[in-house]
Amino acid sequence: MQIIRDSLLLRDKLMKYELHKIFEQYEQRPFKLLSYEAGETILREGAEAEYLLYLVEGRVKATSSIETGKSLLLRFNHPLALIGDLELIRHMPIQSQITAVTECLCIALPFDYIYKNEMENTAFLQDLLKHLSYKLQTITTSSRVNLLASVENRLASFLLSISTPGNEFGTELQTGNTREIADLLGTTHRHLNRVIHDLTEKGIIEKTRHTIRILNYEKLKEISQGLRYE
Amino acid sequence: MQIIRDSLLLRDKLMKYELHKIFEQYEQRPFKLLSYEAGETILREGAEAEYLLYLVEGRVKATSSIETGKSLLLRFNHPLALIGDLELIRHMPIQSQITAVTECLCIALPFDYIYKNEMENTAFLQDLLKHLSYKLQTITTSSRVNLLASVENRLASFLLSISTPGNEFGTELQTGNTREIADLLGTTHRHLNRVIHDLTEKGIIEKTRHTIRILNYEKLKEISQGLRYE
DNA sequence: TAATGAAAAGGACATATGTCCAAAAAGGGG
DNA sequence: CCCCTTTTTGGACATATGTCCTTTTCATTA
Repeated sequence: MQIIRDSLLLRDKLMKYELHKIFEQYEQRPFKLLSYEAGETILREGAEAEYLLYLVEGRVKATSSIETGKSLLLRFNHPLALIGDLELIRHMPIQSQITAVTECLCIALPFDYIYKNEMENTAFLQDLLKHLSYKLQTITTSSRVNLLASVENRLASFLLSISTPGNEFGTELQTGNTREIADLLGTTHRHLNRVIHDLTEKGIIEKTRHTIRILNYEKLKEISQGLRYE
Repeated sequence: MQIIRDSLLLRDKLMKYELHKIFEQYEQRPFKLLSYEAGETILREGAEAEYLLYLVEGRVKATSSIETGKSLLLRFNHPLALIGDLELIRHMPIQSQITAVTECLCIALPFDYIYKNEMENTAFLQDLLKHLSYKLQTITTSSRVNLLASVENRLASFLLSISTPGNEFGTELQTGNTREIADLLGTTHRHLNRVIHDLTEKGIIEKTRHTIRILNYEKLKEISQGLRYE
């Protein structure tokens, strides 16, 4: 994590996402601009959160661990997303581990400061409500779908989620090792292997050691059945 | 649904759940006290919500339909729960069908009124935030567990959820028909039947035509693996 | 280049769950 | 009381997924 001291960039981002409407006289607030490299942990599950983060650039994934070594994928987040909102309101340790998938930029505001100065800011509270209710709605949908979705459905959705919109077709996706994917999807590497094999046979994807290439984007979309990790 | 014109009871409930701290001079607000019979639909999925409801007595279940005739159980709610909060914030049709499980009492406040008069009430907004974040947290947990829980786990949890705390032991649970339970749990009646058969063989439950009796509460708890529908 | 260890692939078999269907049981109305 | 419908129960078999291993592939380094 690196602190970016660039008040021009900060201002830009605040404007772009209309945060200046929520925080009047934003110059007076202790905002910090933080950057994270791809793969870096932004919030560690179980730790205490200290900042509310507005994700303004990049993509993060939220995971949650179940047993030693296993971490389940909850969702991907894109700008403008709020990180740490639940912890801010519920005063509890970090519930889901947040990891940068690509290089990320966040605007941070300390919890302390918020408790002291923003809890009467109705624009801020209303904005929080919007974010929380959006999350609630999407996770309700995905919880429902999760119950009925097969590993094939989930893998398809996962691949679509990590593909870059715009050049999905034939994109090489860096996938790390298959065990990790299996954990994220809540299955075993053995079974994931079977499913990957099937999709490869059907000509929908192509797998090399560390990458997966999507060959048939439409078909994959169909298989994902509307389940989205983002 | 019946409107209860009993300002004393209304006052009682407002005090009991400390809503008078959120709504100062509560006497001046257009609160309505509504009662619903067991089994009655409180919010119909897809319709427009008009009131924010505070559940102050009884128990409700939230379900969501997937295909014609199938409705999946999302959760049970107890007082003090908020109904319609997501719809209030997101301005959308009702997302999950709410049905009274037992006789229920709700305090209702019209959306119109809220939009005009309460969106600057920080106590109200903060309370909404607490409720929403609580829901978000619990559904995140259950979404995670859902992915990994077997039908046996879910049935156990379901039975515990509908048993009345206090006299769980040997309680007869009115269960309606098995197909409905199967739908709620997201499985088939054939498989549910198998699972019920197993649990009966193990002496954990006892089933007659319309009721299920819990014989071994502890064992059932163990099987439910911490998955809770409430 | 050969040795070695990690990750991937996959065989064999078990369990969980779904599909399709038929038989049995329970109610309900004539 | 009997016929008819609905619900329950469960057989037979298929598919999805998990478990346990062994083999294969790949990368790395001695």
